[in-house]
Amino acid sequence: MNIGQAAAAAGLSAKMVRYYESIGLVAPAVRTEAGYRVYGTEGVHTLRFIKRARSLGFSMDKTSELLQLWRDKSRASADVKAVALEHVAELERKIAELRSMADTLRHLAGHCHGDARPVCPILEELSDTPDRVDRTPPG
Amino acid sequence: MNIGQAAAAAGLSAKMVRYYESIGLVAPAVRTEAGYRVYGTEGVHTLRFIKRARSLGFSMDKTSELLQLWRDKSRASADVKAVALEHVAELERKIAELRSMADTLRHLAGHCHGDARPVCPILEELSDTPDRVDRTPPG
DNA sequence: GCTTGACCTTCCTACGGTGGGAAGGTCCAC
DNA sequence: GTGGACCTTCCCACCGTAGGAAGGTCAAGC
Repeated sequence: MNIGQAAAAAGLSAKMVRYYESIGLVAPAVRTEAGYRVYGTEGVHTLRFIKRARSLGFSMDKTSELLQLWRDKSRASADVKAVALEHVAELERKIAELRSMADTLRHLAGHCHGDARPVCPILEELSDTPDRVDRTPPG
Repeated sequence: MNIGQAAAAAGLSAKMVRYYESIGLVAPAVRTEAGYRVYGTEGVHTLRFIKRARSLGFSMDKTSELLQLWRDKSRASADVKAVALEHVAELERKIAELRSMADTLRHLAGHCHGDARPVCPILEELSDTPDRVDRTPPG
């Protein structure tokens, strides 16, 4: 099985598979005499594992950790769980951040007329100085 | 006002300000004879605008659009609103994606004993083949 | 056998944004 | 005139992925 088929079977591109090998995420593939990488069920299985971990948002580092735990038949499930929950916490942090952005922005948009006139609270919010101490009061 | 002070006043680093100039996001700053960039209230105001837009998660491209709308005194607020709502939609899309990851992962973690034993549904989920047609059924 | 096209190989580039640091110039206070 | 804090440009790194160039290989069809 060549790299293209293996990659397709795992839902990856051949480029990604070569990259994963280059950074040591997966062991170097066996080669044919012509230099072609050869993959078996085992290799595809590993690639699929990586694909899944990446789909769940794990970084390459975390994916590598998970791979090692996966290969270690005497791992403690507590270690896997710890990696997972740490990642969940990070995801939640990012979600909260994006949530805050979206809410702020939607609030501003809600106060924008959205017509042909130039007045716009969104731009005002973006341009207003945070403290108005230095500025002459409007009234 | 030198770049360091201007950057600090806007909540940016000097590096970022130079970068923004290099990609044409802001106009090239006036220079002293010695080549130092000089910023006035106007420039700082613009940098602060950028800082705010970035904080709301706008890409450089979108930030550039917003800047142009900001400078265009005859803009239609509808255009600003459109950019904002488009971004809100993208934020919501990302949030949903992360939400889905977090939920999946937390669900899996909830079924993991998290003790010294190796059995772990998280790793099982990551390694299981999507269709089990090729595999001998377990029973 | 030879051609064609799909695949493979390595190597370089870019992207979005930010940070680090080198090597050198400038400004100001002491 | 010296020290240190600032400035300048330049290159490199990060994280993953994609694109492409230049060349080698394999299998099918004639």
